[in-house]
Amino acid sequence: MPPERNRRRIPDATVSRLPVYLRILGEQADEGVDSISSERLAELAGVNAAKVRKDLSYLGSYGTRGVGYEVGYLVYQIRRELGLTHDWPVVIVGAGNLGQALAGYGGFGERGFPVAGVVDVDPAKVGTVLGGVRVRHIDELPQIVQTKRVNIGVVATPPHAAQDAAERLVAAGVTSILNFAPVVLAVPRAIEVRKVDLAVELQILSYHEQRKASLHAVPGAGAGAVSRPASA
Amino acid sequence: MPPERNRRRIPDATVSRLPVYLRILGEQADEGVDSISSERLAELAGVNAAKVRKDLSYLGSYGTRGVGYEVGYLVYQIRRELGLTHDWPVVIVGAGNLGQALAGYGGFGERGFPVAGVVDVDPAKVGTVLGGVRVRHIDELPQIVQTKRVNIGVVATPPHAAQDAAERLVAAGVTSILNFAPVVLAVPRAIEVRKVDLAVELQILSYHEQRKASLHAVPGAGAGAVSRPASA
DNA sequence: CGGGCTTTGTGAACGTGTGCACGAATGCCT
DNA sequence: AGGCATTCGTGCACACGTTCACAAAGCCCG
Ligand SMILES: NC(=O)c1ccc[n+]([C@@H]2O[C@H](COP(=O)([O-])OP(=O)(O)OC[C@H]3O[C@@H](n4cnc5c(N)ncnc54)[C@H](O)[C@@H]3O)[C@@H](O)[C@H]2O)c1
Ligand SMILES: NC(=O)c1ccc[n+]([C@@H]2O[C@H](COP(=O)([O-])OP(=O)(O)OC[C@H]3O[C@@H](n4cnc5c(N)ncnc54)[C@H](O)[C@@H]3O)[C@@H](O)[C@H]2O)c1
Repeated sequence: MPPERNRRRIPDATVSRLPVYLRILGEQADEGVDSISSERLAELAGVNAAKVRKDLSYLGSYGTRGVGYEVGYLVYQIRRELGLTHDWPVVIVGAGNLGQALAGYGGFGERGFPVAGVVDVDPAKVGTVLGGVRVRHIDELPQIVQTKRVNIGVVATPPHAAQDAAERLVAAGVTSILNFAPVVLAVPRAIEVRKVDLAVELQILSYHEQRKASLHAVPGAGAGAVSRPASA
Repeated sequence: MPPERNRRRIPDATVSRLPVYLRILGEQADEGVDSISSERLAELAGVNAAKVRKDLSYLGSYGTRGVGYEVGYLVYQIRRELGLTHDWPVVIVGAGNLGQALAGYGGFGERGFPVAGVVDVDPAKVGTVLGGVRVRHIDELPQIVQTKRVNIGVVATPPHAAQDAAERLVAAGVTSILNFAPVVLAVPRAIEVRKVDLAVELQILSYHEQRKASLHAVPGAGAGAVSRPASA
């Protein structure tokens, strides 16, 4: 019997890939595949095979040499490690454009993240129904979080309200936040925050586009262009 | 004239932080701040001050020792490096739940990414108007990309259609893709792809929640059944 | 039953990213 | 003018992540 239980801490980079493997393995299982090699999984996930093996090795030695991994068992182990053995209800703060799209999207419930509630400050929004859930006033947040045992909150408010939304979530007892507002949230150290910022993604793409463009550009054209800070 | 013009390659990690600095600097400028230290910028961005300085040093030596950075000038330099000196029109494929939210969101146009078009296969969607843009049939994609000089495409179709959408985008001449479908896209090497997968984000949060829960759990409980994480 | 083929699991090398610590440059004050 | 306080820019060490390469472990077949 190994002395180490779950002392193993899984590297962040690996944690962020496990969901991808999980989805692929689920698809393979649906197609009747019950054994898969690291090579094949790597191909489907768009990564290096050695990386797949190393990632999976953090879960334990669940492969069979010369054969590969048993799909069903691997799915089980990854789900277990990611804490997906039970549902994690989420609460969405902000029933605007984005909040509505999220609430109306069935994909989360399917994957174990049912929408336990949607809240908003706008009285015009309160009472409307999104994806089968009635929008409630934000003052009811603590009650929703407590009764539905919510650990994960989603911030989908305008930027200026995001910090407030986060603080309310934390006060209500939420310990993980997914933030869609383009703002850096200040929260207690114990709270896990992940940010999804579409503008940032587009700007990163812009960087690469600009880079490609400047390779084709005239190599001589240079520093003459700008010297003074013009106002933006 | 310096022999190396833009030889400097900026590390990926830095590129992904520059947009954050840029937004903060813009806000500071709006508040009338015209000089900022790495310390302060770091605080606002939620990162280490040395990291800020190192990041900015890739752009050149634009700070003044003992003083800090001139906000307006820094904004200009970052915009320049990210290729934000002109607009990058984007085309959205898929006018569903998410595509509508994206098209209706004014934030992109403001930040230099105007929606040049939205396309869909569904005849029922074609002709409707989203955020001031009429939805067009996907067959018109090449024409839109060419006439509007679109380099960046957004995939907002269901998963099973995402690869097709990506291929059409590439065929039409797009060279960067922002993918919202939970699928690994296969594209030519030269095409830049960034993925936004909300389910992955939630699963990462789930991992951390599960981890917190298992710390409070009985330390002796071994490899038996899955211990049930009670409420927090 | 042994040899050969396949594929895992992992040590080691390499590359990338982070953060400290400190010299260097600059502005301000006396 | 000189000294002092501040803040940048960066060398360096360390941590983290990726990839290669290969022995070990298993299966299959003759
Ligand atoms: N819509 C998009 O496609 C999109 C894309 C990228 C980023 N975002 C970001 O997502 C966030 C939401 O975008 P949106 O388009 O849904 O905005 P929105 O204005 O449509 O909706 C925001 C909602 O939040 C509510 N709200 C305001 N203050 C609140 C508070 N203190 N507590 C609770 N609710 C509050 C408003 O009443 C409104 O219903 C914004 O930060 C935006 O920058 C949106
Ligand atoms: N809605 C959300 O909040 C949300 C959240 C996370 C992820 N996603 C992902 O974003 C994607 C879109 O989600 P959605 O909720 O908007 O789905 P949706 O079903 O509402 O919309 C998809 C749209 O794509 C169109 N379409 C289908 N095949 C197409 C093709 N080959 N070419 C062009 N258009 C095509 C459909 O006609 C439809 O209008 C999905 O992959 C989903 O998993 C959505």
